[in-house]
Amino acid sequence: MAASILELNSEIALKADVFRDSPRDQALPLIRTGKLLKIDRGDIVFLQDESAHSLFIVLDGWVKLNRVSSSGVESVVSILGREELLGMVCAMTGEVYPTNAEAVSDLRLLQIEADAVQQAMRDNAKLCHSFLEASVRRNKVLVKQIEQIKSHSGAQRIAGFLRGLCRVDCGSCSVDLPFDKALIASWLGVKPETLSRVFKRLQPYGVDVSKNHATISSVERLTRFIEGDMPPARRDAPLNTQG
Amino acid sequence: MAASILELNSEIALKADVFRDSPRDQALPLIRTGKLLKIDRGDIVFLQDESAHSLFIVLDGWVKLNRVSSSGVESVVSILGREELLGMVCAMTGEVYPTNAEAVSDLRLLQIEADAVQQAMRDNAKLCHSFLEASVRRNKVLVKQIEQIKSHSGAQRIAGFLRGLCRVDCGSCSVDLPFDKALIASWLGVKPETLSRVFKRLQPYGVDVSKNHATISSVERLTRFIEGDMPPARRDAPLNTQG
DNA sequence: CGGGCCCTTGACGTTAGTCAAAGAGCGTGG
DNA sequence: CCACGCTCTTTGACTAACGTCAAGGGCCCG
Repeated sequence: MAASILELNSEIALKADVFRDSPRDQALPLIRTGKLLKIDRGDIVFLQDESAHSLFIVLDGWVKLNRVSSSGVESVVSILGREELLGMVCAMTGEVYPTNAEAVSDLRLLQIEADAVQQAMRDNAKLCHSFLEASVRRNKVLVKQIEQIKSHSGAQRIAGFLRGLCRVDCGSCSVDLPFDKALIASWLGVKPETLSRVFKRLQPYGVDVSKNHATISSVERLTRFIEGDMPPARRDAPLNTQG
Repeated sequence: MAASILELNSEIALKADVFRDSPRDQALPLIRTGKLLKIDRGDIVFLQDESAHSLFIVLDGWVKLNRVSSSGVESVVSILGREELLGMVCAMTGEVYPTNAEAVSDLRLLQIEADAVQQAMRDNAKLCHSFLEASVRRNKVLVKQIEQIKSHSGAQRIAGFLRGLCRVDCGSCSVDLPFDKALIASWLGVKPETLSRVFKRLQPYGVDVSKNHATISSVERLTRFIEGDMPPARRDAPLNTQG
């Protein structure tokens, strides 16, 4: 049963968040209006404040959403992978994109015109409701992220990121970092140097990161660290005692 | 033309964000199903993770939305005033509230049952679309807030808050702080002590805060500060030289 | 006048950013 | 196969930003 490329892509797209509660026969026609895009690492998908002409579904690869403040500082708002949506909600209502989107790996996207999205929503109240739900979910993610930044230290956020990669709640676990460390740092709102130092500080908690691979010997211990049981970083007792 | 209390409240509610693009005759019946609530300062409107039974519109006063992390640290996600909505999107889709809501002043709220909201949305595609748009707008506010926290220093955020209070883009301006300083600090993600010190550091930029009143002698100068033209805080040259 | 509350101030510690330099991996071309 | 340059990452020393703790100060209200 060799499905066509188009069908394969449609299947991936169907799994996306927005369509989670939409009947398949309503979502699929919309998805089929989409065009396949291949984008190279480093290329821009869209720019902040550009009018939202399309919605994109990530078929493969990673995209970062970032904003550049007036003083030129970049901050990464989120990083999206397979089955996730870009410009989701903006395209629905014909607004401008609130962020830039840049490919951080080679990328395959499904591009769906905003007009088609809006048309589908008008024709179909259920779809509109699904979009609303997706938007609400995204909202929650953002609220949580704000809480994260405000009430956790950099080290805690980094540990939280690692825990999020684990597919288990307890015991040990071994995972690949999904993208390079500079990007992880930027996402978590710290500098690469800090990320590197924190990884080292997590060693006594059973965390070992080398290259793009992390081993967590006890997810519970990591969780305890995140929840604030965190002895201050001691400079007077360096890890490397032979100096 | 002495309108009834109910009518007055409905008029306030109609100005709320969600109804901005809804025809009056669609929004008003929904609003009229609402009940008036009076809440004292310090009381809780709803709790984080509580199932979202109602949507609230602020008629008067201030509510803070906060989250408490597992380690007990509070972070204020936003502060809402007149004509703003609480639990907006959650109630639309029957989820749980992502935050606590606490009255930070005496408060008058209009409470609309989630069932009524959902019923209205089913009956009325246009209303559903309005909610979607409101949710998208809120999304953008959150994204901006994340950018703010990640790429601006505490001092810059505080200055930004002050500028936001000004009703003008240039020239001088005099405003009242809308709530007490501890709450402002918490909203901006800094400690009250830091807020206090930053206010002092802003004096050379023409900002003067005393009690709950602020005078900005030049909004442009303040803007320049926000955008990063910020000499480092000098400890060796205290403002108060007579010590 | 005394107590409580909110805010300010000072001294000090911790956290994270900056700058500079050195490693580590990796593809290319000789 | 190795040297080269490239990029990503790590490390160290230093600094700035912010939090913590503790002690006042002003203000309101009984």
